[in-house]
Order: sequence, then structure tokens, then C-alpha cells
Amino acid sequence: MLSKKTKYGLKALTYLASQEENIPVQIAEIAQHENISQKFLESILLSLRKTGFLGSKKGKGGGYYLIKDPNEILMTDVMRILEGPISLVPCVSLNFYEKCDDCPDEASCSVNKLMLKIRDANLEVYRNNTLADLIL
Amino acid sequence: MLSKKTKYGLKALTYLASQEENIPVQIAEIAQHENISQKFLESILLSLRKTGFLGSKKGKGGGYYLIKDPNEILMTDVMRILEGPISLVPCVSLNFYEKCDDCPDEASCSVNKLMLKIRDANLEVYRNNTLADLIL
DNA sequence: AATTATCCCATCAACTTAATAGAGTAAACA
DNA sequence: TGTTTACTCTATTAAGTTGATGGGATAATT
Repeated sequence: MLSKKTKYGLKALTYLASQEENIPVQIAEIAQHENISQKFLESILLSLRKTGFLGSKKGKGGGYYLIKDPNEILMTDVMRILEGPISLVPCVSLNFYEKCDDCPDEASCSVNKLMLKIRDANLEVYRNNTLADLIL
Repeated sequence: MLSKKTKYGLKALTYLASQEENIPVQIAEIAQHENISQKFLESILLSLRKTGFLGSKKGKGGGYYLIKDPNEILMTDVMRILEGPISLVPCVSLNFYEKCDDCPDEASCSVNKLMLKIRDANLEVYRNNTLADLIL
């Protein structure tokens, strides 16, 4: 299941992408428009800012705004920040590789085999979709 | 992340598929061979039996065995039993469809749009892989 | 009857998620 | 300069899920 964090994050990014560029949008406005708990959205936007997707401005007229062009925001990057590894199993992860503690040999592991295919299928989608593609 | 239930279930199925047909294999043997908690595996195999993948036999010489040919066991079916819906969001699920409570309109939802593509990509993999494909 | 191994109940600790509260900081404006 | 505005940060918490375990019931061999 997709976490609400990711769901909310994607919705917020989409909302920002549909706004005029570089005009800060307040958390409250996004939260209201997208039916999101404002406090929860706060922390999500913060993490998107810290990872270089968003800029922010404090005080009156402040808010969050996209830093990059929506065409250049890849879903691979967004998903890794919001949802974590794209792989369902660490032993097939490109960015978060880890050996499975219970598995003696990856080469002969049936789960590894299947999850490798799933990883590639998902990467294919995320790599070929930018934030711009999510806007109607 | 893939649940351990699914991981263990897949490993157990693979192990059974590599055995002689119709010869029951004991839980203990599978658990030992695949490094799985025996008690946990018990409940997994039980659910695979109740859903028509496995047969079982009690008493001495008992155990679990595959009912169908590995070539005819689709990963779509296995995954739905072990892991649940293939879709990451209920609003794009074929078998477990549900409207999102927070989303007023699916047609204009960016999450829906992306997750539809992910669902199709995953279905493509699971539909084209049988248990037989997992065996080396 | 005794042994073997599945069946099925119920419990439990650990972890994660989603949400909330509240105090701190920086910018704008009068 | 002081007040308002809105992001920043930490901490807490309720609820749910996961993975594991224990114990007894049931059925099939020997």
C-alpha cells in the first residue's frame, strides 16, 4: 500500500506544479484544497524542501514553491524520498542494497528473481514519468 | 516492502515445486531448509491450502504438496493471496476496488494516474510469471 | 493405543503510521 | 520597533500491522 505520506506529497507537488511559478503557496491552502491534515502536510513539505524539490519563504506572503521545472522532476527521485526504496526487497535495491539475512545465496533465490523483474518494471514507469506528466 | 509472509510463502512454494510431485513434505523440513520460523510457516501454508494451491496430509508421512502444475500457478494469484492487492491504492484495484475517501474525483487525481501505470506494470510481470519460472 | 504432523485458537512484543500539540524562528509590514 | 504571519522543529500518542510463539485439538499412520 502507498503511504499517505507519499499520497499527500504527490498531491501537494501536483498542486504546486499547477500554480504560477515561484509564487509561494501556503501550507494551509494546499492542505485545504487537497483534503490533507495540515500538520502532517507540514512535515512532508519540509522533507521535500530539505531534499531539494521545494523552496520556502517565511512570513506574510510566504509558503512553498517548486524549485525545478515539473518536466525535470522524475518520479524515481520523488518516490525514493517520500516512499523509500523502489525495490520491494533490499537484495534487489539499486540505491539501498542490503543482503537478506535469511538468504544464503541470492543467485538461487526465487524471491530475488521475481522481485528483480518487479523492480525493473516499476523503475521503467517512474523513470519515464515526471511531475509534469501527473498534471491533467 | 515485501512482507515476510509473502517471502516465506514464495520460498515454500518454490521448494515444493522442486520436489517430486504429490509426495507430502513436512512443514519442519521446509522451515529448516528455507530458514523460516516453523510456527509462522504453518499459518502461511494453511492459507495456501485453503485457497487451493496446496494439499495436505496429516499423520506420519504427512505434509504439504502442490495441487497444480507449477506452470499453471500464476504469480498474480499467489501474490493476491499472500501479499494482498497488487495495486498500491484501492482506487486503481481490479479485484479490490474502493473509492478513496479523501479524493473527490479520480479522473483528475494525479496519484490515481501514476498508480494506474504502476499497477499495469506489476500485473504485466505477475501475469507472465508462473511458479515454474521461479525455479532456477 | 501411541505416535506423528497438520489444524486452529489466542496472545504478545516490536514497529510503523498518521495525526496532533506546542514552542521557536524568520520575514513582512505598519 | 513591534506585531502579525507562516514556516521550523521536537515530542508525544493512538491505532494498526507484522512476525513470532505457545498450547491444545484433530486426523492419519503404525
